[in-house]
Amino acid sequence: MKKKIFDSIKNELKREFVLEKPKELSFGHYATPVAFSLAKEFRKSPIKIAEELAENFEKNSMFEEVNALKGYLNFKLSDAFLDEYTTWALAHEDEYSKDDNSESILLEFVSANPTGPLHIGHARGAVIGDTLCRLGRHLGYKVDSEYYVNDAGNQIYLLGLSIFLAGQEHILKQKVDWPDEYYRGEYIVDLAKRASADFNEDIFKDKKNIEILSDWGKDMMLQLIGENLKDVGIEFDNFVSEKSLYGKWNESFEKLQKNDKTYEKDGKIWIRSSDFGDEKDRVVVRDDGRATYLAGDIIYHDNKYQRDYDKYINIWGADHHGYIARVKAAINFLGYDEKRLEVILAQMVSLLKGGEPYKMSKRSGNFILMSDVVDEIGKDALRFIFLSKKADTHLEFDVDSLKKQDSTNPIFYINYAHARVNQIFEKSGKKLDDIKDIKLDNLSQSAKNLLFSALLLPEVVEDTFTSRQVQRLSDYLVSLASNLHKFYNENRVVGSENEDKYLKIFAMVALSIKTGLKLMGIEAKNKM
RNA sequence: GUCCCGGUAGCUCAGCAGGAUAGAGCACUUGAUUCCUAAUCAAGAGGUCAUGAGUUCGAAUCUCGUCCGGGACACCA
Repeated sequence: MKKKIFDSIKNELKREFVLEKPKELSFGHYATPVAFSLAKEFRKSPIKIAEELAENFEKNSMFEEVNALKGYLNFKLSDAFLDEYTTWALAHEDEYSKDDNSESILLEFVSANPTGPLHIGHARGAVIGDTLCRLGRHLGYKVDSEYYVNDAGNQIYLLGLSIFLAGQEHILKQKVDWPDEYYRGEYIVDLAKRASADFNEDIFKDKKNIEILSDWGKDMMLQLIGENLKDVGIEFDNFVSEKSLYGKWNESFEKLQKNDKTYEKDGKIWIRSSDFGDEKDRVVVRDDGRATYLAGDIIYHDNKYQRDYDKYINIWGADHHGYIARVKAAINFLGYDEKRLEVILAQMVSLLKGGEPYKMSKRSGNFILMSDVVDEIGKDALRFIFLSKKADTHLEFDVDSLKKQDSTNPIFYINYAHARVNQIFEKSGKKLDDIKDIKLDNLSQSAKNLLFSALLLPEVVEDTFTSRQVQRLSDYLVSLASNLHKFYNENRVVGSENEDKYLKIFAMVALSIKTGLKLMGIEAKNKM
């Protein structure tokens, strides 16, 4: 809708301008401050310029009114235009708010170590990533979602060791000297029990079996993580194993070497990341020949760029921010355009329960499981809370307050609006087909405002995705629901002379809510 | 010490490619059910937009400094 309007105005003004929302809807549906920027050029007051522009603006059927106010040029859309668009949308539910972008995007997110279940911090990146994926696809982008599995390195050994020791303690009933670093938490004991059943308890007798337990434990954890994700409606297109890429190290290394971006010192191989914005050079191969984590990421990004997407988006935890510079440096050194990689950092999540702060630490086993929170407040509320705040602010919320299934829970409020529309249709005994071709004319101001707010979904979706600001969609849905509730309270629908018109507007509101929620991974409810 | 994110109503947060009178939800006060679900709505109260300066027609928004909070600064992943 906005695009059409933009083009139409541009056609008339014949110059660049900014199209925005007026402060108040009563001014108009859209507005432009273009007169302010013209003031200098024409050496006239913006107020005068706006008046002249408004006067000379050639009307078409799209606009009911074009007026000037305090230097702004305001546009009011006509009933006929809104009606035409609504009729089309209701008849083409599947196409509504879609777009035809064609860029390909590789979206990597979660990528949590397969050494334990997902905790609440992972959930934020997971939900945001999944939603961007849904939004992108809706807008026509070719989005592939990917999970990078860190299945090599010390943490996998530690997982095996932890299971091994837990087996000695809980199955073999031996006294165990726990090292400084190991994975705590009940799930390790559960894994030991499971291992004792899958293999047998002898596996805990020989240290040589730690490696077997590492590999087995990693697979079990991946499976568990997959279930955790599925429980909040997330499925990945690809899982890429760090270990499986190690064979390609020589290939990536040769590229770096050819560009003279590595060197040897103290028996180690370093990458010249300080040449490209990093604080200092980094070790990629240790003196004992083992690759570092960064080496793994270099191979992985080489692999990503070989697959040739137009854009790469990584969603990382905020604790990875120092890592961006070195990965971008490596990408550049490999001969690729590092600007095609965009990193979104998801800030910390602090969880409260009854006002008491929780502290999370994966190592200690003292973290809050995502699945526990899902059990408490449900997947929809969890998704909504993460989607209602922008990614780069620290988020604090109290589990207890989200447990409530009442008006303090915004997802409830939105669903109620959707259910309300459904309810009214039932009461009226009419179906969508009965009213979708009704002509919307002579609408009251409030009816027109409601319809207009419902029709904003496409531009909100577009804006939400391109800005990667997921909270814009949820904010919009709350305000749309609010508009519906308000209208409902002020106007009788069933049995009124405007029944059919109002039903059509309500159907449009419901369609926008349903579509918006779906993009957030939430199913709209028809009954509360 | 360096880097990243933040500081807006009592609380949780929007707004920030400069623009019209700074918003929402929660909490608080008051009111609205003979009538489509009151799981809702309306009204009220609540602000030196951390702070100082700069940029200009115009700053919560951009620039610089200061203060406060959180995080990161591995040959761990």
